[in-house]
Amino acid sequence: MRNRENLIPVYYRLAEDIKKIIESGVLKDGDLIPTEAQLCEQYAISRMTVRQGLALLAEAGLIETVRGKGSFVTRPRLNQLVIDLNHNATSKEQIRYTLLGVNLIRNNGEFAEKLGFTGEANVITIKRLMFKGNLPVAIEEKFLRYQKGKPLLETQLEYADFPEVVAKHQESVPVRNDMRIFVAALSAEQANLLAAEGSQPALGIKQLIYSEDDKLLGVATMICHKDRFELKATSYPLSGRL
Amino acid sequence: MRNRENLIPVYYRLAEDIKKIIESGVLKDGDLIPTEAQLCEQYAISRMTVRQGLALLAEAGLIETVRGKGSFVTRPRLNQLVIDLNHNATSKEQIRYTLLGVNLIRNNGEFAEKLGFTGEANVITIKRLMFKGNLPVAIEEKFLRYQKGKPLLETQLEYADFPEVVAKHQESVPVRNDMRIFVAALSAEQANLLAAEGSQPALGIKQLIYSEDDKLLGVATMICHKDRFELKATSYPLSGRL
DNA sequence: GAGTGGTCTAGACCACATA
DNA sequence: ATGTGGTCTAGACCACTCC
Repeated sequence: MRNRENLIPVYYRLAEDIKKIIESGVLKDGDLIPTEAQLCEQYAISRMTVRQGLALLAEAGLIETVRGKGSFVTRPRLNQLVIDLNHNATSKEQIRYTLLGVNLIRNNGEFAEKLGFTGEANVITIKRLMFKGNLPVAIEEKFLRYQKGKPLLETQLEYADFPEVVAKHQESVPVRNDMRIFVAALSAEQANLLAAEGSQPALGIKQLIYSEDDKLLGVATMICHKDRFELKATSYPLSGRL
Repeated sequence: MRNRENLIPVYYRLAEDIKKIIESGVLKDGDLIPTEAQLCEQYAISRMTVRQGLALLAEAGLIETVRGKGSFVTRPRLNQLVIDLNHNATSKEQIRYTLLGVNLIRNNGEFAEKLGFTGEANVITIKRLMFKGNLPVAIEEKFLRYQKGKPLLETQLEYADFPEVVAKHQESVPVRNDMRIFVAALSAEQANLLAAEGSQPALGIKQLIYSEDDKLLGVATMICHKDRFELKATSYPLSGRL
């Protein structure tokens, strides 16, 4: 049953066929698609191959399969949106950074505690300014536990994204990133750095990086010029493979 | 080879085992995990079962498989964060809405054009106020093409999320939701509705809903009180099944 | 040529839902 | 009791990578 003239796998064709039927509106939210046995017959393929196709559709959020009942059409989860920080940072215009400072805050339990680092007194801070072209657009501040014998390389400071920096400097493996997005006021110093009026607000982004055992590994904050930066999110990436 | 005493499938156990090895740091970013043949032997299971387990890990972003080479450990994509609008709206405190108005803007091409609705002159607008407890937190405005014979039910206006409202009122199936997040200024009217000072900024969220053929189906904007609303996103949901 | 993952088969038994 | 999806087998051939 393997395709010859066309190189795409059978299970992929099946998934695309059903996807088109759903997106054309013939099958609506809640409808049952043909059973696996029926699809085996229709396409003259074995059941595992059918299931591979349905798995694609389920992953894309187009169907939901229920044991003993069948596979139901579901509206794609458009209320789940993905923010891709890499893409947000590298769109269109040239991005560059200037390093404002790297510090090791030693034996300051209060400082560490305030950030959320429990049982740790030594914290590395990294501060840099992000530019689009020649305009300053955001102030980044990063905080991570100081780990002896794991030096931070300058290239990591300049270019790497934050989870990568954390991964490189920690023994623990970062597995979760929680983000808050909010409106922030600019301090005089921040306004100066961003070449903005002191009275204007900014977009604030705070990231918390955790390990599997929920230990806080790193904190990152971005204060973004309100007219030069905006976050984009989209529902699309999830079904990108179909 | 099916498990007896414990009910969880073999492929799932395999995936969990490898996940633990990765998260413990024994296998690092870029390392090869055992080949499928080796895993077949180790677990004394068939290859399709091994592949089902590896598929779980790949979906969670913990490994990447390359044909002819093997499966490599990858750091989880912590730079891809998911905003769950349903969850953001239904966390902790009681959320309720008051409907401020529903209008049908007829034969106003300029109005439709400005929103991005091409070739359409009739637009439905829905405006409502969101409360947490007794505090107004956000003003929602929604715009969608008017479709004859597809009435909007009041229950839909009050409770449903926007993509659902669009799906119910349109022939076309909504398949993509693009979102922008930004800092907005409050108009006098908006400040009044939110019981806020007129000079203060707000968090703005704009959603654009598209069909498969990239036709704009709906637009939603939220203007959120800066101290009473914040967006949360997390990297975790993707690997939630493991 | 040897080793790897990608696709596919033709069965089997099981758990669950429905009537 | 029947029909559904969930798990699993023991093979097979293919495409690709690397030596």
